[in-house]
Amino acid sequence: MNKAPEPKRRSNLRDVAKAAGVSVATVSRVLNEPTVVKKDTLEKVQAAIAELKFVPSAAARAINSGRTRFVGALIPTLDNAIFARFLAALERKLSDHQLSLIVATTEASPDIEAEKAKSLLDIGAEGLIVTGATHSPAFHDLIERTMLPTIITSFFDPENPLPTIGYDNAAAAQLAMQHLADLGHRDIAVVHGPVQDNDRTRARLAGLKALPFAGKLSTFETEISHQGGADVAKHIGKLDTKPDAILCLSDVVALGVLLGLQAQNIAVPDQISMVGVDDLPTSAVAVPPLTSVHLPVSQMGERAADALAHWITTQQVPKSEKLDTRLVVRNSTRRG
Amino acid sequence: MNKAPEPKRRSNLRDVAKAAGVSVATVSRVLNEPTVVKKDTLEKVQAAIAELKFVPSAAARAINSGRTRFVGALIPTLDNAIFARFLAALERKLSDHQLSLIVATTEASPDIEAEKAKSLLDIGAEGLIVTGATHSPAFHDLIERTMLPTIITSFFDPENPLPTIGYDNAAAAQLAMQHLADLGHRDIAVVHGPVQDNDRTRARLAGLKALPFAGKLSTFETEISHQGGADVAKHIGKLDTKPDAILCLSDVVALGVLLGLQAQNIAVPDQISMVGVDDLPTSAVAVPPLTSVHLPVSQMGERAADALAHWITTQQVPKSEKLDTRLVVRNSTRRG
DNA sequence: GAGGTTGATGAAACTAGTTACATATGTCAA
DNA sequence: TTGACATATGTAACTAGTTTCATCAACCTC
Repeated sequence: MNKAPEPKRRSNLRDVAKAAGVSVATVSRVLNEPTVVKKDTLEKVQAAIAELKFVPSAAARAINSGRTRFVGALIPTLDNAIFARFLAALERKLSDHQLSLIVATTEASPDIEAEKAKSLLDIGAEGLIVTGATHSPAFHDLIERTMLPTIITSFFDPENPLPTIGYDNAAAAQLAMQHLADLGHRDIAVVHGPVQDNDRTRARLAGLKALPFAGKLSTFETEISHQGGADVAKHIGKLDTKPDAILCLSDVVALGVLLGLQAQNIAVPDQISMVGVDDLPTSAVAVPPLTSVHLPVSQMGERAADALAHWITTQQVPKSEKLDTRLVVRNSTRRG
Repeated sequence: MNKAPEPKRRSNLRDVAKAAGVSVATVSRVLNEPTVVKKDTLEKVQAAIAELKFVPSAAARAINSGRTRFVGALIPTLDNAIFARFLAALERKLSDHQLSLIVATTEASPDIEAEKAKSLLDIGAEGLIVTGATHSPAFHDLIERTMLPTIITSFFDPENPLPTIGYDNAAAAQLAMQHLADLGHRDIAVVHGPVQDNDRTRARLAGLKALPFAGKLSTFETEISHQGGADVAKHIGKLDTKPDAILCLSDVVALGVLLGLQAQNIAVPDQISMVGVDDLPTSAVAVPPLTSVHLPVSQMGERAADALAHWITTQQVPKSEKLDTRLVVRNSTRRG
């Protein structure tokens, strides 16, 4: 009637086996293929498991199967709804493949990215989802050494040694630009996030510059946040000759610009037309509703999840996938 | 000169030991306490490690140390910036404790939460951060059986068997309400997210009802999104007698309401005063800038990370912590 | 030169599971 | 009654690391 002298240690398979009067193999069978165990043995073992509050060790499982059942996603920030939407879809689809997702934010720094990738690997990630194709040498080295299944998203490039699942950023930006040009706008301001270490933004800007356009094109770099957009709007509002259209390479920035213009009583689209890129749900609610280029981030999350899961289970490198973007015209633009 | 016949298998400690002509113990030492190894042995082993592209198995490590070095966070959604901000702080601070974070979203469903908690445990999470104090029986059962360190956030309740690190939701809502009452508003509409399975919202509503208030109080439940807020605004705009103030229990909803009112040319604060709860950065950029009750979510993330890390390492259950909220007055309210 | 201490390394046990193989029953047909 | 086979279970090897303890050489001291 004296209680157990060791109140701390977690019980293991051997403890359960002893308590149930069976071998460890039988306990393992109860856990993994209960159908092959005789009914009363099964019950005996299950009773012992309950009694000892036995919870199998994930690590010991993993060491045998070689599988940890989780992958990592490296994204610049959680503070932009576009990534939240991507992650939601990614996580949902991964769980169909019995994979969990570790989210690590890189603050858009390649060094932090490499560091976090390392620590994801250290704790046993079976694969990685990363944003964009530009990474630090340390990162590439790590991926190459470990041959870790790694998929690049938000960026399509069939030439990349790693599979890319994303859209054509240059084309997406061009879609927005062409719309403004078609409406007759000839003085366009482009507002974008940091170019440093961001190949998506760079690709979008390059796309714009590659487009034949007979007019004035000015660019403004700012932080990707509503505040960042509002700051640029304030600056633009003070300009002697204001642009007749503003193209924002991110909807978050566009919303900020919109609010910033509104605070100065500059009417959109009457005085200035506006287009964004991302097509966040909020853009449809903005006043006026924001015309934007839709990026299929939910679909991207799903395709990336499937591709990564497939890669992990079959060891076959998946193909790159190009997802379509399209312009969603609302009421923030008008003929200029 | 013939290349290795087995191109697949990952090399392990024994392979490295053999290649370097040392024992496995020495290789292990090179990995964990390189200072005790003689210099040329060290170099020999490191060369072998590089040669074989050896990456230690996380699972094998974990099985010995009993540590997986990651914890899980269960949050309702990534689609609300308030959680993104919390997670950013949580992740940052956890990494100071050498802990990684797995984010799992529950879609505000206790069943999904219990399921995800189970799978986090299955893959070896050392601790859990959850949102709110209300959970499914399956969840409580799991936590109790495994004695997994689990911290409740966004909710302060010193009586809870699990430690809570959060704020007083009732008081936060009262802060907003009192502000409106002090300004002389007597017809207040309260807009809030789903009450079902959300004890934070329920606590806030209960706080409002507990406040002595001589006036009319109506409530509107909607989805927590800009769209959800805009929907309610449209409804309110059609009312014959409109409220003279709107209190939103979440800033995301408040922003949506603000946009929705603006779309109907209802002026804030001239026709209707508005207050929110959360104090998101965007609220300061809104037009007009939104008065809101600040919730210290970044601080909450940090305190939760510290508490959980401490719990895991010392096995001592941390104390609950109450964090302060405060009203941030901007320009969306005026004397009614 | 014997004894003590330190430094470097190895052998083997240990972590907690899974699994290949062996063994012991039981059932059934020839 | 015996061989064939299925069913249920146990033994022991295996996964990939860490860690304890033992060994051995080198150096210092008396």
